Amino acid sequence: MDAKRRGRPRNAQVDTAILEAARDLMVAGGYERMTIEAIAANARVGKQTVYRRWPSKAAIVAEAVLAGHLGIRVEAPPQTGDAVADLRGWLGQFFRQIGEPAAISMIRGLTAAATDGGTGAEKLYERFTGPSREQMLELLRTGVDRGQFRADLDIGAAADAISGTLLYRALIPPSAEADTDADGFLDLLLLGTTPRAESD
Amino acid sequence: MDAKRRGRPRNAQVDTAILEAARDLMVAGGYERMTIEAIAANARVGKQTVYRRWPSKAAIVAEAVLAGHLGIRVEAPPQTGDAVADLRGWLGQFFRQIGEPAAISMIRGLTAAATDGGTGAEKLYERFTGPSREQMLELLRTGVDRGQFRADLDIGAAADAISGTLLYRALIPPSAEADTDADGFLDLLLLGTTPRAESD
Amino acid sequence: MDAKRRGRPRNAQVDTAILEAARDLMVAGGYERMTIEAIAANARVGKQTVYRRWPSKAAIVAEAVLAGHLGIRVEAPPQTGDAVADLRGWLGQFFRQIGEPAAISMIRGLTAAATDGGTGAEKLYERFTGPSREQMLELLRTGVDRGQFRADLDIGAAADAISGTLLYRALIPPSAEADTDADGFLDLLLLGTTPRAESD
Amino acid sequence: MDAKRRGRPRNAQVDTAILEAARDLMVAGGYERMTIEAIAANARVGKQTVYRRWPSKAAIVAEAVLAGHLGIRVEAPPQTGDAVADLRGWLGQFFRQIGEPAAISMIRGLTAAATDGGTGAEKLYERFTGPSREQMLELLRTGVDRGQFRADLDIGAAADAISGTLLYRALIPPSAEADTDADGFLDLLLLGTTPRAESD
DNA sequence: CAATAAACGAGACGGTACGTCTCGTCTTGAT
DNA sequence: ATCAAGACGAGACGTACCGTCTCGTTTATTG
Repeated sequence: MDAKRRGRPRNAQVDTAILEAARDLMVAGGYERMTIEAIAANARVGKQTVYRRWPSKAAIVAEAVLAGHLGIRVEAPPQTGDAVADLRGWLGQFFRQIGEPAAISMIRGLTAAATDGGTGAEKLYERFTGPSREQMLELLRTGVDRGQFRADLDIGAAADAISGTLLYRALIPPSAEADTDADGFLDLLLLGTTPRAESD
Repeated sequence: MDAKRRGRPRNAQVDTAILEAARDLMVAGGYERMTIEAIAANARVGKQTVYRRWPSKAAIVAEAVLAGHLGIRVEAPPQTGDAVADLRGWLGQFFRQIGEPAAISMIRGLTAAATDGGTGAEKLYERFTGPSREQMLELLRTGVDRGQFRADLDIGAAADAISGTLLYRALIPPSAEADTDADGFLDLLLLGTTPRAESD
Repeated sequence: MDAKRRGRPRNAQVDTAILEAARDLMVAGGYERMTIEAIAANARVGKQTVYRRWPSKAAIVAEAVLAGHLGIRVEAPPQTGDAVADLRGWLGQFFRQIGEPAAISMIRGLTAAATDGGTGAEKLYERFTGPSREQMLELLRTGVDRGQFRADLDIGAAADAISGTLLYRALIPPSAEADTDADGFLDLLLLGTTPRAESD
Repeated sequence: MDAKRRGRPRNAQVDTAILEAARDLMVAGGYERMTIEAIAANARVGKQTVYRRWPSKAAIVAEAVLAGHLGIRVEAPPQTGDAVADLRGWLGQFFRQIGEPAAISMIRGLTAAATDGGTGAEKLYERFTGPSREQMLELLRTGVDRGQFRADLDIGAAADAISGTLLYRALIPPSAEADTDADGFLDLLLLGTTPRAESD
């Protein structure tokens, strides 16, 4: 079966060097300004060595994020049993990261990579957004099961709203007066916009 | 004072030709693959003529959107007095447009333009996202005033959640099983995730 | 007719700069070591500007030779009426040039260009070797007409022998003990190898 | 002394495979277009295996010629005692070979190898051109000794003229109307260009 | 027989150069 | 002053080879 790989084996340190070079350039100048030429040079690696591993800039960025080289850390939600508390903790984690420039560059880069045409978007969704979404759905499902969330809650819609809001907050320029914090969004998410009988 | 402009006057048809060429290329290949060189060639226009009008690809895209050449139409919310109905109508309008490929290309292009570094992001926010947000805030404020929405509603957070969710829905690839529709999102937005006393 | 060329006209100084850069690099390192990248850099010119003018290294070398930038000067034979004297003068001129390093590099470069495959060889022959051969044939024809050369002389064969010998002398490495000088070759050419009745 | 070489011995079939691959590529695309990478691939051999045997493309070509894999066969001149007949036979042999495409490729390749800079030229001259020249000189010397050639003949010049003319005939493109045949050149060589007393 | 050692096919590696594409600017003649 | 055209310096693109360096395997000789 799986015939033994022939030829000189790849050097794993080279992968790391490339991803770290990509991270540095991404943080320094953003996705657009980052070139594969510069990545190779900074990693002290031949260009071919980069192309041998990843087919495009978008793929490198995706890998850099998933390998944790690029700032953001998506921890699985705590799963304490209290879905509301777990959600609060998770959202707080995200909002805190969104405040850091490195994480911002990363998210913008990912978004640029996802929107730069080609089939990159699907790959990125599968590897990055998809899993996050699954974790969110799981958390929401738990909440519904335990009665903390409405039984007729559209958990897909809720997951989209969470992902979308976080993305939006990361993308808008800092100059824009968008003062949403984790608590404001959590409050909206939990209670909705309409008045409640007992909340008056 | 304002001395009559001398020399050959600009040809307004040229503006149109450029924006239409940009639209075609955007729809055909996306923001990344669209080049200023190709825009000029397709519009049968010199490159200088493009640069004389807009400083960057991002600016052309923004103009194309605002001039209505690129699919999406952001009508002001109806303002019937019933904020919930207005919101439903507005969201429905957006979700319907998100189903059309041309509108998708446009939103992706705008997002790419906003994330491609430089100072383009602020400009785009000011010209495109900002005004939309203002309309949303106005609608929400009306709802609060009329008692349809909670008095302590964080309308900034709500506006962000709406913008973000719509953006997210436009960006994720069609292959992803994202089944949110306008009603699902509206339901979440109005009622929140937690159970209500009277809804039991 | 020949409609006026539109757009910015080509800058003739750029042609010169490129050819001079090519000459310098050719003399410095030979045809193989000369790269188009280096030519462009030394001429302080974009690569595209080079490619806009010539399709290949071989073409640049050919042009450099013909434009007189590359050492060798092929003067038309004197045509004094005395074909033997003219031939002696012409051969002497060549043998003298072959002694100079710059001319050697040039001839080797031309030969490399001619042998590097593609259609370059025909072009080079047409523009460089062919005209020289015509001049030689003319000189020989004159000699035959005036009775200085045999009436049944195969002037094509003689022209080939002259060109070939000169080429060979230029190509063989200096270390090789090839001591032919202009007089030795001229003597052979005029008298042949076999003894003559009156020459004893 | 010369201790028996340890380790796995070299496989002589590999040498052959490499030289044959080189020949095929040379004939197919010429010296410039032939790459060591392709030679190794066509010979189904690792690149290192090629480099273990020859230091450069020029060396491979030289070996291919000398090993007889590349078309041309330089037989020693017949030495019948009649120098003129021997010379005629030898030239005829060369001119016949020059008509064959494989021999042409070979000569062009050798010339390219000799002119491609480096120290390859001397090596090639020593191994290929030098010996041929020696054979020619021997033949000419015999002719002088037997009185068939002039006593004051510059045999070095004659050898150069012969080599040069043959080389030139091989290098010029087939399109060029070079109609020299062995007889025309032999006639020129033997009799020279000037009229003879008894030939009038 | 086991150890040693070179050769072998394969292919990764850091580089250089290729020829093409796009950028944003500049320069022409013609409106 | 604007227009279409297109040259210009710059530099990134993705590919092809260079010559070197590992790998695991094979095939001899040596101990």
